Amino acid sequence: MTRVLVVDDEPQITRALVINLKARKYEVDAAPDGATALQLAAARHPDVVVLDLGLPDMDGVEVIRGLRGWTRVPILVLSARHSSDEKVEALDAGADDYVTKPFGMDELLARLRAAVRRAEPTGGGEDDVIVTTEDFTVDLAAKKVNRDGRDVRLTPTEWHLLEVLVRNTGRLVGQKQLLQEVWGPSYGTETNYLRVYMAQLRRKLEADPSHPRHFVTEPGMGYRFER
Amino acid sequence: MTRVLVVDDEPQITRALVINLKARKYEVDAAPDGATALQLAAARHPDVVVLDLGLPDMDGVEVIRGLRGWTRVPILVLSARHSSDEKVEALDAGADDYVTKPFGMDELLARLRAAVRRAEPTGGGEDDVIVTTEDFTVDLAAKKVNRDGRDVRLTPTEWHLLEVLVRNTGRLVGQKQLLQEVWGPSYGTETNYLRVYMAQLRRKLEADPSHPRHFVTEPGMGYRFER
DNA sequence: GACGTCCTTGACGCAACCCTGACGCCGCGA
DNA sequence: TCGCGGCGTCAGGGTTGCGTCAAGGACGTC
Repeated sequence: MTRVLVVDDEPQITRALVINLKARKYEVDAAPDGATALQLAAARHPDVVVLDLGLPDMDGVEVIRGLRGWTRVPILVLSARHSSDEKVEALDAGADDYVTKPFGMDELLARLRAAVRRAEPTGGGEDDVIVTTEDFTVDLAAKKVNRDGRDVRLTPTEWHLLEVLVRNTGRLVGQKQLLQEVWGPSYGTETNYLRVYMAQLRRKLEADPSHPRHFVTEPGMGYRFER
Repeated sequence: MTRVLVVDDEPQITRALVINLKARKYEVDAAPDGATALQLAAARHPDVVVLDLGLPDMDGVEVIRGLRGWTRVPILVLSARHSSDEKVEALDAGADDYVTKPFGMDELLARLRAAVRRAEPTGGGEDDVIVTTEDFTVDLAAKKVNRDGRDVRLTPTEWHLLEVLVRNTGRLVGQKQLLQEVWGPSYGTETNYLRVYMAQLRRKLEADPSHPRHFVTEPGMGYRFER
């Protein structure tokens, strides 16, 4: 869930923003002044900040600098001042976007989405999703399978089949579904393909291929991957 | 030097932008229509795109989608249309900012700086810039490859290919992705390019080019760089 | 205008992969 | 006990994909 920090001293604007954001499943914190904003930002680590420049206790640009001192969280500035200098100052201080009041709620939300989208992949470390079993590990992002410290080579079809099963860990995947996801929508009855490739996977990954622990057959129905 | 791609069909606006940008030490390419824009973006890999939505040959939003298919380069939209829907559509298609004409040059430049700054790599300590293997080292920032104490000469395409692979060290990079990132979005099936250039890289960098250790082929899927 | 560099393109041999059919095993019901 | 359907295994053959080489063309430099 995306967390938004709204900083504005005008209650009606804050309220309008909070209502609209919450309706769209954002988690919202609100601060009426700069000091509270900086404090809340530190405590709650929002994913995006909507900041009105006209605050009672300090200059909005100072809030931007205060945030930029330790975080790259996207900052969307809201301001009644149309002057070009104001915009330039705020943007160069580290703001990501500048919207002048009165603003359209749709546009603001779109700009907010853009800011969040931009920050997502770069923001945190890009951790690969790795599925681990007692016998081997599967790295879905890197397309790597490791067993006893050695990388296991899989053919495209083998990998594709493994991927579908792992993405449904613990769930039964029907034969028809497997065939269609791996071989294409026009397949659905060629269960011999499944038998052959399932055997390959087991031979490459199971400790005892003839008594599979992880690639379980559900007779007449399909297969299931268990960790 | 920051490279900017300006896309606009009105010569006077293009000229004004080009003059202002060049005066501020930006490297500037200009395209009068969408097709040229996509082509130039692929060929020159700009650091930021300034895009007018009103183009003669195709819808500006389509240009955004075309770019977003293979790159995350910041896109700053320029438009005469003030409608909220237009803005929302462009932003949701992947634009980073939306400025309505007439615009102030100062503001536009400030927004451009903000977009570029945002895209910069995280943090100041860039220790990932030099990748070392047993056989050679790659300096991504300096665009240099060193082997046995000597710099290796790489052609632009060779370097580009190497760069994509190194930035995904350990991860499998699909052949389509490689083609699109190196040759441009309209490529995707010309796998013979990959074969030729991968052979060049191996000949220049691998200790035993016929038994590559670092540039691994995953048949039917793509290639992987291993340290 | 000659030269060199780089990108593109085609051809060829070879290895790897995918498909296919045959066979045996097992569990279940007649 | 026999028949049957579903599953696992194996091996062969057609096809695809990869590595390699070499030639042609575009481009810039001297």
